[in-house]
Amino acid sequence: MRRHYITIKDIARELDISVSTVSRALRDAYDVNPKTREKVLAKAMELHYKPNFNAIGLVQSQTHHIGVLMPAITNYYFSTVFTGIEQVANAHGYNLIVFITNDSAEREQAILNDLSQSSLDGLLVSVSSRADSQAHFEELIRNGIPVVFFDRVADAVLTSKVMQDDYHGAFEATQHLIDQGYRRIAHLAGPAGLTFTQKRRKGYEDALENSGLSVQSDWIIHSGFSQECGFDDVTQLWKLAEKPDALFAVNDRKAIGAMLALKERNIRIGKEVGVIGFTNDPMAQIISPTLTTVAEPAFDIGKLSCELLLKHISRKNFEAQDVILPARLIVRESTRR
Amino acid sequence: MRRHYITIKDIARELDISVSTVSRALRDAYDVNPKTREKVLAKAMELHYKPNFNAIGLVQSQTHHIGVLMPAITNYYFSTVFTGIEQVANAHGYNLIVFITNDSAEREQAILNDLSQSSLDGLLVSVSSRADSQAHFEELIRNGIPVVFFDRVADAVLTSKVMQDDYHGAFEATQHLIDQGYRRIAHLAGPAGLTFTQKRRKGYEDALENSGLSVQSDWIIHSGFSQECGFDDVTQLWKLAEKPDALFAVNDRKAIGAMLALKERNIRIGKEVGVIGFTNDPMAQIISPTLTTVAEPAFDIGKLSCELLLKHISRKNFEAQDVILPARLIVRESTRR
DNA sequence: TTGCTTTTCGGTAACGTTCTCGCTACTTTA
DNA sequence: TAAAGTAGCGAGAACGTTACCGAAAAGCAA
Repeated sequence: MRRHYITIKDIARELDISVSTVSRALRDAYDVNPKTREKVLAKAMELHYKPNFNAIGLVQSQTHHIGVLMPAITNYYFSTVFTGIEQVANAHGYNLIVFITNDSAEREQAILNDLSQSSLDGLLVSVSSRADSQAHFEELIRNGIPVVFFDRVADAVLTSKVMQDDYHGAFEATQHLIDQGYRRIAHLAGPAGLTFTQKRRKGYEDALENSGLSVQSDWIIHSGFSQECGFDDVTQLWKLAEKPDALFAVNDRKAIGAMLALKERNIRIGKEVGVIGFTNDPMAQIISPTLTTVAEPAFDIGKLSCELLLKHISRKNFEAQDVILPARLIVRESTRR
Repeated sequence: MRRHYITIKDIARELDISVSTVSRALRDAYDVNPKTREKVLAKAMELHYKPNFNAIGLVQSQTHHIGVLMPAITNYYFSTVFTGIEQVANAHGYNLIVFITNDSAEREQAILNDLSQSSLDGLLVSVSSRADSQAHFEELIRNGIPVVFFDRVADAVLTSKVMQDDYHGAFEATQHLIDQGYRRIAHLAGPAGLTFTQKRRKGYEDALENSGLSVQSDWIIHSGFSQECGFDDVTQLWKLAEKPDALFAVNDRKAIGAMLALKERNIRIGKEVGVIGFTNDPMAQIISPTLTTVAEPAFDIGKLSCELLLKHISRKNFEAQDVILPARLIVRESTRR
């Protein structure tokens, strides 16, 4: 198990200088002779020296590791956010440690519990649907590990949060349906506990009321995010006496599930029933008819979250701030009459 | 920057015993009194003690970190493989550090170059299209960091590799097209340098020859993996005097791009031109007509790769082995006449 | 030359663990 | 009862690096 690597001691011995000098030369401190530094650098290259991050981390009590805790990575949104995170983390010399909760509350708690404060400089989080891990996050922050939330935020925790404009996105989506002449608009909502499902629902309800349309509770169904959920929601809605003539889904996968259910009933999407999603998953352009949606700036959310986290890491007492990025309506065939 | 955490010294002092005993109690070594251990465990819980992985890693020269190096994570295949990896890594107490190359040779080299042997116990790799990083991998292995390849393997490096049965999958796909009566079968191949594009091409060619059909070089186009590439390939093919009546694409995204191009030309997919992909991306079931494809066992590839790597890590001199998982033909509408 | 500042370097303690060795006190064996 | 074994614990070194402090060497002004 034990391996021996090249250390700064080896370099020091070969050059007949002290480890202190080698150490300083390597991270070019001011008080080292340029010539000495050259020699050290050359020797380090020659011996294929690589720093030992455990030792550095131990003495500096920092690791250059950032944790990323998310419900999943197998979907467009999260994988794109992650790519954004990766880009800035990498540019700043930070490594990413990924934790996937599979949207399980137990899993999230377990991960947070095992999390040693010594292994992470900061944490980026999108919470799972049900877990209340607030205490865990607060303990981390208290111990000096900054936490930044993205997308699925824990409202009560006092720290920075990055999200898209869920309320206005939902408002615009609903308004668009109204503008297209749809009047009986249902909402396929997400899990009730999540902040953004509440915001999107509020945007939907406000848009309806703003146009003098009433909010009907049996046209609002809360369920999961999957395609199957969307399918099932339509099945449920179509048992109603008065059926909707438009659907606003909390995300694209669900909208697509709904479309498949409508297709099965030979309902002409767009003409008879309008459908609109949220995310702008590439699938939205693949399905036929193409899906109108509200585009989320996933990549930028990742970038910004990571940048904010890095600020929290470098400057302690960096003030927590909420960032809300605009969401953009993209009109396609599924809402064209 | 400096933070103070609870250490085993704190526990030792409070309990008035030595750090050695606390250390042994915590990782339940055999030579510690059960009563002492209980006291230590209770105190550790009370003080919210969390081990310092830098210190442990330093003394044991291992980190419990596994690196995952991939071209991308924003697609079905890689994100699913990753989920498989995550599952077994987590079950064994290993953390995952993710590196995304964006299929850039420079990026891959840079990452490999920065990679300190001290920060990783092992590495899981899917190489980028063009980079020849063979020397880097061999240096890692020589330094005692096991490497396991998945999907996009570096043939020349002597270590374990996990992949799907590209050859037979491609053979079966092509055979299926032939069975359906298509005769002028083109192949939208991947980047030429990759092992699996060569295998899939070989499977395609052998199936043709096996049925007495000739291989036409202008019906084989090598390009990237994106949807746009598939679209462009069709554009190029349809300039030919003799146009194909079926397309075998190296992956689903490319097949979908091709379908879009065919749709633009009002060509009836299936009836006039058959299309088959590779992967079984969820999109294949969303697009219309639904896409026939060869399903890759992405999740299992992730699981197995990680399990193999763990074996390499724990038992040194564990013999390298190649694992080839079966690929499965899934017939849908795009090849139905 | 003397005295002072600046540059450059070395010695040593720390960081939080594990590991190896050895010691004590108790138990077993003959 | 003596010898031998065993259970339980502690002391101290080690892992590779940085941080801190002080000292030597070099430069400079008078």
